[in-house]
Parts: sequence; structure tokens; C-alpha cells
Amino acid sequence: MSNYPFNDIEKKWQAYWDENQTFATTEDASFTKEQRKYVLDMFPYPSGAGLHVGHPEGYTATDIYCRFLRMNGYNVLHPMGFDSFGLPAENYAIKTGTHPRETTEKNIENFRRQIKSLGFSYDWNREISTHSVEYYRWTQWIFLQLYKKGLAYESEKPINWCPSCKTGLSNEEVKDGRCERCGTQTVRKNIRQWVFKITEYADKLLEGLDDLDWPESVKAMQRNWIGRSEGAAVFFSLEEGEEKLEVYTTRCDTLFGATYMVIAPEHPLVEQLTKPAQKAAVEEYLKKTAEKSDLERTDLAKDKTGVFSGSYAINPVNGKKIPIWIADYVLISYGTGAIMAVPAHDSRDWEFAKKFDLPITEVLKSEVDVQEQPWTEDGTHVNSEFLNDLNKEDAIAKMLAWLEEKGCGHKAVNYKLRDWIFSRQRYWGEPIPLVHCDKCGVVPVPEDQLPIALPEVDSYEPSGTGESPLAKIDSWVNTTCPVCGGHAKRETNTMPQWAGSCWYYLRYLDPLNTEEFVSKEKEDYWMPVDLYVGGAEHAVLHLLYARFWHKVLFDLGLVNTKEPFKRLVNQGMITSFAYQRDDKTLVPADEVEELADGTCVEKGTDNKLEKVIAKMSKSLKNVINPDEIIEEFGADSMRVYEMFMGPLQVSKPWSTSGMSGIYRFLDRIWRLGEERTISEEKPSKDLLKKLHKTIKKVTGDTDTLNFNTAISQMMVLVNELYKIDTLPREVWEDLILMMAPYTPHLSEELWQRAGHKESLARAPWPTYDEALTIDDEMELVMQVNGKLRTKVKVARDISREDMIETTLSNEKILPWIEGKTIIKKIAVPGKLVNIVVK
RNA sequence: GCCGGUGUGGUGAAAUUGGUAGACACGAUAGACUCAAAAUCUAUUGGGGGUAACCCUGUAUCGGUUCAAGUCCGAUCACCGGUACCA
Repeated sequence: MSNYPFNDIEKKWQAYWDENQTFATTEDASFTKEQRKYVLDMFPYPSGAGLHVGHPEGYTATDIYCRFLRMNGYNVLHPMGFDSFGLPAENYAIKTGTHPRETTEKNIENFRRQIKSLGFSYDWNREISTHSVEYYRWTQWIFLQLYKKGLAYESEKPINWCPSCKTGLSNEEVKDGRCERCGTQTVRKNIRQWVFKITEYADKLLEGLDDLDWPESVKAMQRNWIGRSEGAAVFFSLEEGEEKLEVYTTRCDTLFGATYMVIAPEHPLVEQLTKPAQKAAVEEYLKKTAEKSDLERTDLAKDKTGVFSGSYAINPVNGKKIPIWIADYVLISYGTGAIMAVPAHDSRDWEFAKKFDLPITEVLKSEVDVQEQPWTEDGTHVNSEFLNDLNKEDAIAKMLAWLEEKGCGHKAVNYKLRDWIFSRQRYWGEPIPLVHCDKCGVVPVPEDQLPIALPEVDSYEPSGTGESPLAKIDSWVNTTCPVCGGHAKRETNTMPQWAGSCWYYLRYLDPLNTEEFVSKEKEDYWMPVDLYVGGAEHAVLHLLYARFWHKVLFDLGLVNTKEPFKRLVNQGMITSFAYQRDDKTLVPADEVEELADGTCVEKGTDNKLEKVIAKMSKSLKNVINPDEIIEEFGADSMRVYEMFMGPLQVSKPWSTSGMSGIYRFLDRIWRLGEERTISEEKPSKDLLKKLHKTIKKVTGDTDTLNFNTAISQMMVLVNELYKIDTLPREVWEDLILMMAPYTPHLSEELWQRAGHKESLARAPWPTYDEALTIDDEMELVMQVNGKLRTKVKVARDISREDMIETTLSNEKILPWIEGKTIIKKIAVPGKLVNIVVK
């Protein structure tokens, strides 16, 4: 039995790289700008569960790419760190009293050990953790820059409140009306919050996407999230009073069809517009909607509710008096919180109009009776005076001009993107560096007084009133105003987890700098990030927030690039197989028996189970633990297997038998070195050609991150080596070098055994001779009417005429064309001949 | 509903500009080695038909373009991800 000693080898080389600082990176000026590459992984949150097999997937991909780049003469920056502020550690602290720092640092240690055990070529000297004071000092500093630029403001607007976490959540953190973290149904609550004006950067964030080498899907998601729309602001005068009611509409051309108006229950004019006769009904309605959670409000979407205010507005185009209603299908947070309703051509307005018996006026030529159903497609204008017979585009232009001329409207732009609620009522986060002075109001903490360190607390429990646990520490809260020296209180809100990850890629460049968040020179040397790899779950939030901060830093002249991440790749999820009964319920993996014929049954029964793909989960017992895999097969096998499973970008199911196939492959390489002596003889021409074809394919595929096909090509070469008795040095060493990014430990060991003293980490990547990748002979495919009939070996440089000639005289072809008329003869050089007959 | 993506053997998957569908691997079957097993090695392996040479068929479904379609175009279905009263 020849088990290759991966355990010894992997330990040995990890220690070697550590001792020799093999992957320490410096800003060496002799590398040109093109020869510097910044390859970044999304850093992990160090959870108590340890590394998941999904983490090493992206990390292995970037590691292979970095090792490949180094061997090709690049100066590569490849850092790793930890996104170490976060709720789980704090929730654990609430339960057990353990300081989140203690939990977090213990988890970091475990993560670091696990990551190191995979042999990644990180420059560990640059490791950062977002919870360390040295790091968050600069997070606070950046906050102050945003604050001073006027991008942060306090707001009492209703926010999503999680009664379980006792904290405010941003819209993004609420999924289906439930807290993303704990699943509790959220309610709306007014809390004083710090908010970032990310909407001010909406256009810049939108335009910046165009030049990025990112997956189209991610760009689409961000565009959709920003949700820019062009339309018009229209002012409706009221029947009584001087006040105007402003609405936003993308279809101002349908203004003649606006038969009523709706304002959101939270609209500031609600009270003023409510007539005494309607007062009781309106109050009742406001009470009901306020009690509804966001979930209920969207859940009840099908059944429109609302109440008449008693007031009327005047439609500016025709002077008609139209009623103003209050309804919660209009959202206060989008546009102006008020709409003009055009029931004939909007299905929401139509439903509402039908329910409350409001008039419906057709203004776009419809193919249906708008009294029976809404017409939401295009149509030429009717019943619209000066817009009649115009199409949508022209009518909008004409109406806009009319509105501007009359002074009752203008062109307007709106976004779905909302401002970013940036405070949390939590302990385990960066304190926001502001103080509230009785006299001076909100005052930023002077930069030389940073960091504002987290104080020790007795209890991590949120105060329940909405304030963070920090509010309970009088000695910390009470301070003096930096401006007037009088009494002041510290801001007790902390920052959300996104804060640290908004700029960590910059801190890696200069992690020990105590004077600046990053030095200009280092930023200039490395930025932007050439390749950023991580999970698709961060497609919108993290990537949008980080881009926002970066753009602000750019506008402040603090960084030189407009966009932080030039190229983005999302790795697919690693899923697992699950076993499903006929009734669609799932059976835990340890209660499943796989029979010889491939079918699966529930243990001890004859119940046939269907193999389906599912996320790894504890309850299905199909979670794979990287530690166990490394112990059984070694880190190199794990790395290669994760890359061999399929393309990096797609999700794919883990299979332990596939894993052992890769182990077998590495073992075969090891045995080549063990069982055969290296020969200095020139390899045969055939083998040499196989080698050069392999170098070509592996070089190309590694460069484009198509690792699965690169690996299969190296398998082909290894299979080839098993067919001969010798081990030609030229082929063997090139194989070792090509394998090096994939199996760094095994390759280093074999390289040393082949007689080399130095690590191969920066050994030159094998080169190929194009001439040797082309065969002298080719297989000529002969087709008749597009159907393959036979294949014949011919010289590669055969002429078109000869190709056709040999085909027409081929004995296998003759029967197919005999007695038929040849209509066409097609010859594709190097490929095939197709004879078309009738 | 809207936006984005994916559908190829028993399984994971390959397949330049349209040009031999299924590389490579798993699993399975048979054989060699072994007292036996494991490991290893060799062979076969999309489906159907035929003793065989070989033939037919096949990339979610239907249709189209083309000498030639997994690849291009149109429609449909299924699944996955995002989003959802955004006026």
C-alpha cells in the first residue's frame, strides 16, 4: 500500500514558508504597474462553527491564481483578515456573559489555524481584524470624514425594529418582514438613527458599474437596487388653501386620466387634509396601518385598503376636482409619498378604484374595456386634449414642457435606493465618534482623540428602550465637549458590521501605519484590487457600501481610484446531496444506504429515495468539515478537489467519492516520483507534444480561472507518463511546476527531491513551443449530408482539394454518394469535409 | 409579476469563431495480482438494434436559420438566485 505521506509533507512546507517568509510582500519599485497584482478574498466572519467547505473554494481559487502569477514574475499582494465585529459573538455574550472579544479572538485563532492548514500563500504580516482598536480607530476616522462632508445625518424616521435583537435594522437586513439574523418578525418603530446619504452618490454608483469587469448579474442587481427612474414632479393645488400636493410620476402623459390622488398614511399633510366628517375614520385607519408590520403590509397587498380624507385637489391639466385618499399601498419612503392615480392604466390604482368606486378614465387607446380591467400596455393618447394621437415618448415630452411652462411641474429623477441607516443599538461594534453637547449640539470627536475605544460593560443586554448597552455606562457616556469644554454625552450607537468591511482592502496595504489609514504611496502602488473573489450573497450590500465609501474617499482626494474592485468573481455555493422520500420530505444522510445499482434507500426499509441537491445543513447531516477532509486526504487533495468539481462560478454538490478520486490522482503523481528514477534523456516526440499541449492548456486555463479543465489536462499528462517506463526530467519538472499552484506542498516536496534547493514559489512557469502543440497528422472527419461517416488520418497540411479528393474516393464514403448527385463539397481545413448529395 | 442565471450519460462535468457531443473524473461491470480482502493495474461503459462490419438515435420541449446547431434565432417548460404595491 502506497499512501503518500501528505501529512508530513504539508506540515514541513507550511513551516518552511513561515520561517522563510516566502510570501511576505513588499512595495518593490522595480516591478512595473502592470507587474503588480492585488488579489483579494472576501474576509470571513469568524463564527464559532469554524471554516465551512465553502470558504476554501474561493480561497483556493485566488491562491492558485496568486501562485501562478508569482511564477510568472508578478509582485502579488494576497492578504487575509477577519470581519470580526458581529452579532453572534454579542448574542453569545448576552447568554453566557463571556466578553465578545474573548469569543471572537478564540474563533479567529481557530479560523487562522484552519486557513493555514490549507497552505494558502497569504502574507500573514498584513493580517487585520476589524474589531481591533488599531483597526477601528481608522474606521472611526473615515466616519468622521463622511460626517464632515455632510453625508451623515440624524433621523427619527420609522425604522425596522427587531423586538428580539432589540435593535434597528436597515431595509436590507429585513427578509420577508423578518430579521435577517434571528428570523423574528420586525415592527416599525421610531428611533434616533445615524443615516448616510448614500442616495447622493446614486448616480455615481450607477455610472461606475459600466466599466467594471463584474458578472452581469451582479451589475444588474446593483442597478436594480439603485432603481433610478426618470419622470416628473407634478404639483396639484388643493381645493382649499395655498398648499400644493407634490407627486412623482413616470407617466405624466397620463395626467388627463388622473381621477383621484392617494397619500401615504405617514404623509405630513394627512392631518391638514382630513375634514372633520372623516376624522374618526381616518384616525381609525392610521391606527390600523401603524400596527401592521411591514410583512402584513405587503402580505395584504392583494386587498387594497384606504380611506377618503374629505379633501380635493385640482388636476392642473383640466381643472377637475379630484378626491384625495389615504392608503397604505402608497409608500412614504418612495418619491414624495403621494401619487396621482390613473386607474385605467395602472393595475394597483385600478384595483383601488374598483374597490372604492372611483371613476376610471381611459387616456391610452386600449384593447380592453378599462372599466373591466386595466390596460397597462402602450397605446396612443385619447381623451387628452393636446396629447391626443401622440405616442408615449412624444406625449411625455409635450406634457413636461406644458407643466414647466405653467409652473406646475418639472422633470424629476427618483431612486429606489434609500439612505443607509448606519447605527446599531449594540455593544459589539465601532463606537460612533461623536458627542452631544448641551450647548454646541452634535460635535465630532477631534481626530487626535481617536480611537474611541469600547468600554468594558457589565451586561451586554440591549437597554430595551432602543439604546445600546453603552448608554448604561455613565463614566463613559459623560464627557466634555471638545468645542466649549462643557458637559456632553457620547453617542452610544455603534456602527453596523458593514463598516469594517467597507475599507479593509485599503488597510491591508499598510496595516501598521499609525499616522494614516493608508499611505498615499502604498495605495498608489497597489490599487485597485485586480481580482476580488467571494460569495454572491454580497452582490448588493457589501459591494455597494464599499463602493460608496471608496467614492467618497476618492472625492476627498484620499484614494486615487474611482472604483475599488476592478474585477469581481462570485464563486458558486458548495452544496450537498440530500435524499428525498416520495412525499418530498428529506432523510438525514446517515440514515441512507446507497445500493450497488446506484439507487438509495432509507436504512432498514425498502423506501426508495431520490438524490437531490440541497444546501448543507446540520439537520440533514450532510455538512462537510474541512478539518476532517484534510486529515483524511490532505490539504492538496482538498484544494484540487474543490477546483475539479466544476467551474468556480457555479454551485456544485460535494461528493466524497469524487474527493477520493483526486486523492488517487495525487497519489499517482507521488508514486511516479517514488517508483521511477528521473532520466536525463530527451522525451519521445509524442510525449514532448503532450507536454507542450498540456503547458499551453494549463497556462491558459489557470490564467482564466478555468481550473477544472486545467486539472483534467494534467491528469491526461500523468496518464501518459504511466504508459512509459522512464521519467524524463524535462516532463517531470514541468509537471511539478504546473501542479505547484494547485498542490503546493506536494510540488515543493517533489521539486526538492528532484534536486532543487530553493522553493519553487517563484520558479519560472513552464513555457511551451507553439510548434510542438500542433500535430503533424490530423483526423479528417468525413461527412455526407452533415452526418459523420468515417475518420481518416491525414497530414495536417493537406490541401482543400486533397481533402475532398480523399473523401470522395474513400471506400466508406462511396456507398453513401453512389448514384446521387453531389450538390456541394465543403472542406474546413484542419477539421472536416462534408459532401452534400441528393 | 419583473430582473438575472441554469437545463448535456447512472453522477460531477468537457466541448475556440457554429465543424467528430460526452474529454477528465466518480460510480458500475469484467479481468489480473492476492489464501482472501483492501490497494493497485488492465479493459468496457449515453440509449436502442445487430453474431459482426455497422446502423439508428441522442445536449429540457417545440419550431426556425445553415452544407453543418449543445452552440445562433423565436416560442414554451422546469429549476436556482435577486426583487417586489418603487407610482
